[in-house]
Amino acid sequence: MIRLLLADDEDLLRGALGTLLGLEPDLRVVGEAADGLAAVRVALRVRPDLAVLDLEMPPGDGLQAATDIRIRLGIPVVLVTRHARPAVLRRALAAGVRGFVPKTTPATRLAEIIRTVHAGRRYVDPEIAASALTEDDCPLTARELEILRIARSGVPITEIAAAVHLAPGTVRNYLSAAMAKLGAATRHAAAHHAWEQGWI
Amino acid sequence: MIRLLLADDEDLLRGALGTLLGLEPDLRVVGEAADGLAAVRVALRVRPDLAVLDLEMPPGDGLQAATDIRIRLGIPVVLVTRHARPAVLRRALAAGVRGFVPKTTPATRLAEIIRTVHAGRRYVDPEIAASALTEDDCPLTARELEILRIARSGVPITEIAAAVHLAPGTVRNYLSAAMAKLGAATRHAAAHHAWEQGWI
DNA sequence: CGGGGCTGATGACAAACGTCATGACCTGTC
DNA sequence: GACAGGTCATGACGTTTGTCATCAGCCCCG
Repeated sequence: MIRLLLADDEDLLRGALGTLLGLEPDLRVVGEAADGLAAVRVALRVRPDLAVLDLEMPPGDGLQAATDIRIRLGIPVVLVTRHARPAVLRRALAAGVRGFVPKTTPATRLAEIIRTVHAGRRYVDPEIAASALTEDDCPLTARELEILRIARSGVPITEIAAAVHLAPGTVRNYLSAAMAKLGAATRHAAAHHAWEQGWI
Repeated sequence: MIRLLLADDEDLLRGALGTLLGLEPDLRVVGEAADGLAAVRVALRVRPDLAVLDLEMPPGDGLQAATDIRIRLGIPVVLVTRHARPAVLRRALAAGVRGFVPKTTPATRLAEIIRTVHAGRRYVDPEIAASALTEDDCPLTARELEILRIARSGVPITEIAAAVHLAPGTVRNYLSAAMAKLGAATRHAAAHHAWEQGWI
């Protein structure tokens, strides 16, 4: 019997998935959570054998929750995500995640994947894995990404500068570099592109 | 027996929901689709009694599919959405949708909601409905919204102008008006805000 | 130890952007 | 029929932004 923790901010999916997995004779959902922080809290209380986490569940992202759960409980984590890009997969694997599943995966396959991961093996969506091997890696530096992340909300450069404690001119330079690397005409287009690639 | 069409681009949710609803004695899922166009096609073939559609399923949005299905089959439609904002609800109701359910609804409630709608009544998430009555309506004109929609991807004004066949100066005027109405410092911030409100 | 890359900053310059005033036309409404 | 409001355009203006050159400190790797 594999005891599961299920975390997703969409009650609809979490509930339906809970029912579906509960129908399997060897699976049992012993805990649920609607955000990353709650997931860690519940995990510490119910001590599941495996955690299935959504990547996007504000407040507190799933990746942080996955890291916390892995370190504090030492159990395998399966990440489920809508925004399945190679860069996201890389970050997930770096965080020690054992399973990576896009939400376009047939529901019937999830149980097998959980068993696979529980048996000590890994599971990575083959489609994403293939992309990760061929697609370009992120050419941006940490600073450039940080500034792009802030630029994404559309605030002017002076505000970005204030947020990261830099001179406005410096911010413009980083943005200019990022735009050049991404071939974007404006910093907003660059931020948009970086987000679509999963880099920020 | 209520015969259902289920459409959602996330196979995980669609599959799990299908199983869950199939457990109800009076419900049966007779068709599934992963995007708006397919939903209409399948609906015409299987002739369900009711359609449950996700709002966001590229390509082809769920609202268009809902309108098509309502007009061509005359059956009630329940819209399910992650991005549940008052403006979205208004558009959905205007399209003749009979049920409006955010994805944060407990999965166990969906079956009742389907029965309610099938019985000829309406169901609107009370939380969103309350917001729709109190929150400000969109102050932007159709043109402003159209231009903001394009501006969202971060392209320069000249490109926006080309896309809508307008002079660049005119585009700037609309953007300026939109920014003033929304209290945004840049057109990107305005576009961001408008999107968060569900206006575009 | 010297190059190369990231970080942080400055100044100058051209282009893009946001603001404002102004005018034209069309469509509803009082 | 006057009036208000949306659409479309132009020109002028000052500001913001993107580009480029240049410099300094830092760290890592060969």
